[in-house]
Amino acid sequence: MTSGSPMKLDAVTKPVGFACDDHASCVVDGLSAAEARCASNGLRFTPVRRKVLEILLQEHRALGAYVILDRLRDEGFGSQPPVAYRALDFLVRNGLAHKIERLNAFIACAHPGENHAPAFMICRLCDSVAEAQSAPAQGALGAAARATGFKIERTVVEAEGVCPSCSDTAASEATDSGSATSEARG
Amino acid sequence: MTSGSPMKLDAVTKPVGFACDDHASCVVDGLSAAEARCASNGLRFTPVRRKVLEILLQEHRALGAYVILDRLRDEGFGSQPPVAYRALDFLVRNGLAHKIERLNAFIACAHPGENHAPAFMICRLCDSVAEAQSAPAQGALGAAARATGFKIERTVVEAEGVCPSCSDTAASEATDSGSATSEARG
DNA sequence: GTCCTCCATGTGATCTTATAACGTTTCAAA
DNA sequence: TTTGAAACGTTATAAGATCACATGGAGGAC
Ligand SMILES: [Zn+2]
Ligand SMILES: [Zn+2]
Ligand SMILES: [Zn+2]
Ligand SMILES: [Zn+2]
Repeated sequence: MTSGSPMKLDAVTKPVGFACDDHASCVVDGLSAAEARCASNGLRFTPVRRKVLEILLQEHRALGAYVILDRLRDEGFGSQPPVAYRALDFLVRNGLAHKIERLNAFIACAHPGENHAPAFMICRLCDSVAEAQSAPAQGALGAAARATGFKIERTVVEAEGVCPSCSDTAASEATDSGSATSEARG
Repeated sequence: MTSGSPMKLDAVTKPVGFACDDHASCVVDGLSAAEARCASNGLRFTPVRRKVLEILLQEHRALGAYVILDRLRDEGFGSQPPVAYRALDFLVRNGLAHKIERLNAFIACAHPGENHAPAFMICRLCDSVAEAQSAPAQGALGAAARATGFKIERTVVEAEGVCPSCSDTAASEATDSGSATSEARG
């Protein structure tokens, strides 16, 4: 519905971010999905908002508000913080982007249109971020909430660790025993 | 160990924070547990660090670094941000406190000594915070991580919602049909 | 004991992240 | 066309966090 082509089902469940077969279409699809979504909900998908989402979609990692602001300035938009923050607020409110609390940064939603409880995997080496689904209310946290009478409305789930690509790099560096263990860290 | 009495087992699993039978002992116990823990690990539990933990234990909610700093100043400690941040860093590194990413604030650990993956329930009305245990790697997130080859090292799990006490208040307000629905929101 | 080193503390300055406040513009409904 | 709500742009400022450097005390080497 969000676009002409039916979204592949596993795009919904598969964590997205560490691998991307077709990045160009990933941006285009994301933008048109957002456009459709806004149209059908009576939301104004203005140029700034569109540009911010485009900027986010072009990366597979979270961007700080001020990085986004820099790019907005380069594109001729306003150059003061509220410009970026307001657009980001719109995107987050409407499920088109997420804030990564751990990084104080923002990322395009990888499952737009779905009503989802996002979870993120953040690589501490390359800063890439992948979005997965979570169901925290069904585990230990949910049990604790029920036990105490706490009403969960929203959850932040962020895992920090090492992504497969960095993991491979580390492994192959270890194999180059002694060669460049420290300098390749940059 | 932390005191003469063996720590009750359910203190480990029970979420702590929304109710507290004996707050005074809660502070004292927390401090002596920390003291013992530092002693046995060769860590220096200095006056600033002790005071910061005491400040945190006195609250059942998360405090921002600058609030803590204000109190430190009142107590005659240094008054510049690094004083608070360094003490907080020590406490967090050693499992005596946690940072609540959602609030950019800090809270005393409710399960010190245990090797745990904390999860938090944050009341958006009264800002109280309860700590529970989580096992995010065992749910959907863990499955996603295994599927993609992501190595989880640490998790942030924070649920935002309404605590039982605020929930009761809201309910009883609703019963006062029409009286003060909007002003009590404060 | 003395010296020396490490670690913690205190301070000023600076940087990053986020919001308040206010006037102007845009847009769509009436 | 009028009009009111929402969005935009800008200035200023708040809130959160770190850098850099000097001082001071607890231990270990001697
Ligand atoms: Zn999402
Ligand atoms: Zn990586
Ligand atoms: Zn804890
Ligand atoms: Zn509450």
